[in-house]
Amino acid sequence: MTTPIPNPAQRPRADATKDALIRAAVAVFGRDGFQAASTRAIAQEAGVNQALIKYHFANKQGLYDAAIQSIADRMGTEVLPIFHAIEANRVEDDPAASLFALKRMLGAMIGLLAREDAANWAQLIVREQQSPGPAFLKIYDGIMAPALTTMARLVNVLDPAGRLGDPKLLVITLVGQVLVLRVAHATMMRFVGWDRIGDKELEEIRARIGRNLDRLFAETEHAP
Amino acid sequence: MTTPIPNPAQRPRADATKDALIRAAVAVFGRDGFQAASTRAIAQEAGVNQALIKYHFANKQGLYDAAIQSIADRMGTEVLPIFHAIEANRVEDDPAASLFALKRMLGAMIGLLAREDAANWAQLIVREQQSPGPAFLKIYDGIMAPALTTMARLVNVLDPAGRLGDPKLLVITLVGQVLVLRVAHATMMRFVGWDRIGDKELEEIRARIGRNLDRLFAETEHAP
DNA sequence: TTGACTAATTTAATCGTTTGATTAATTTCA
DNA sequence: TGAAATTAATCAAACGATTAAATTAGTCAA
Repeated sequence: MTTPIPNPAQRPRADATKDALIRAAVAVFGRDGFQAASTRAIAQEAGVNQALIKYHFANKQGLYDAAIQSIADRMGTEVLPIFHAIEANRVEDDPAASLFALKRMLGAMIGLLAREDAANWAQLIVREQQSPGPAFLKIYDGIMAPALTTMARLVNVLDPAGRLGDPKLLVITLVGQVLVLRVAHATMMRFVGWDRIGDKELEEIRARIGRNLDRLFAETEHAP
Repeated sequence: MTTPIPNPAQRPRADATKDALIRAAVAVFGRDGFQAASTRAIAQEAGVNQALIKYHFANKQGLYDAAIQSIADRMGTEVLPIFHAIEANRVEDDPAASLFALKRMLGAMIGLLAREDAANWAQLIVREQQSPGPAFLKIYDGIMAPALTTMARLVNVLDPAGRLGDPKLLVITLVGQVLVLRVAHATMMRFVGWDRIGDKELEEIRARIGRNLDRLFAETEHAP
């Protein structure tokens, strides 16, 4: 009824429509938010008829869920390889390797969040964070929690005695240093005097976070 | 016409209405966002007639601007005293005092952002940040820029040689560590296993940020 | 290769509801 | 009494959702 039985015969045509709708949905939902984004605007941006939203995704919420899912998938394919590379290397007893892995993970997050071409879907994630719905849980369980847990384990290697306090809360503050680039984007750009984030600015941000990590995990030689 | 000439005679009645509308506007705008918040819902929450929004604030946008302004005023009265206390003390050549002042400023921000009773208006600010309108400039120029500039000056005292790099970008990452409490609230609460932010959690967050600052500005190269 | 047949997909038009805005009448109070 | 403030009722516009008709494309008998 509402969900037609898939037929391999005419799949390509339908898939192209669904792709166009999801791509437009990410852009418009990210720019305007769920409520402010109209199904008519999304359909126009996708270049398809408005009624196709109901046909392919049941309703507006269904299209939104599909857009979130597509972002989660993309984040997974971009971030998970980094996880696996880290897990492959045995960093359990190598602080230097752990620090390097931590920098790599945060550097990847910077690349994902700071780039201007990612503004739309990054903002969609940020919005979803603020009023977490069912879609949020999917991203949290699939991406956020694994990433945070991995980072907490790396922190544990760097600070096995726990002198720095709860690793989890520490990881949150690390993520915050990256998240601020998107969340307080307008404030940051004004304050540091940038008008866009290019490769140069991207590298400056990575260096900034890297230095913060170096200081945070430096061995303070309280020589008597 | 649209803006009635103020008449001292019946001021109190009108002021009570305006206050109720602004209070409700902060709550509903913060909870639902500008578009999703309906003027009927705001009027009902305020316990007044919907048409009074036009009468007192011209239109929905006017009420939104007034709500932003009220938040800016409140932030000013809570934050500016701390600025003045810092400016009163001469910290230009006292790293210890600068570090203490920095902790105090970030601690005040934590108190403003992390408390659950501030969720509504804090979220309103976060939303405004993501799609900065004219109202954003008011808050940026009035609160954000002065705060960030003061913090950058404190950082300069702690790192006069500039070994840590651009103070402004460093300040942004410091603010990010606080902002994350509100922006990634749902993620943080789940990850650290909290269900609410009470006094205990608030103190834990302050301690976390304090330790981060200690490490960041610790003297590593100094011999005894 | 045709050309009717069928299901999947797309389209234009319209439904009822909600929205912000507005009006005219009413109430309040010095 | 009169200006200010409030109220109930209504407006046009935009919204998500829905319908029925039109179009597309693969299937298969001839």
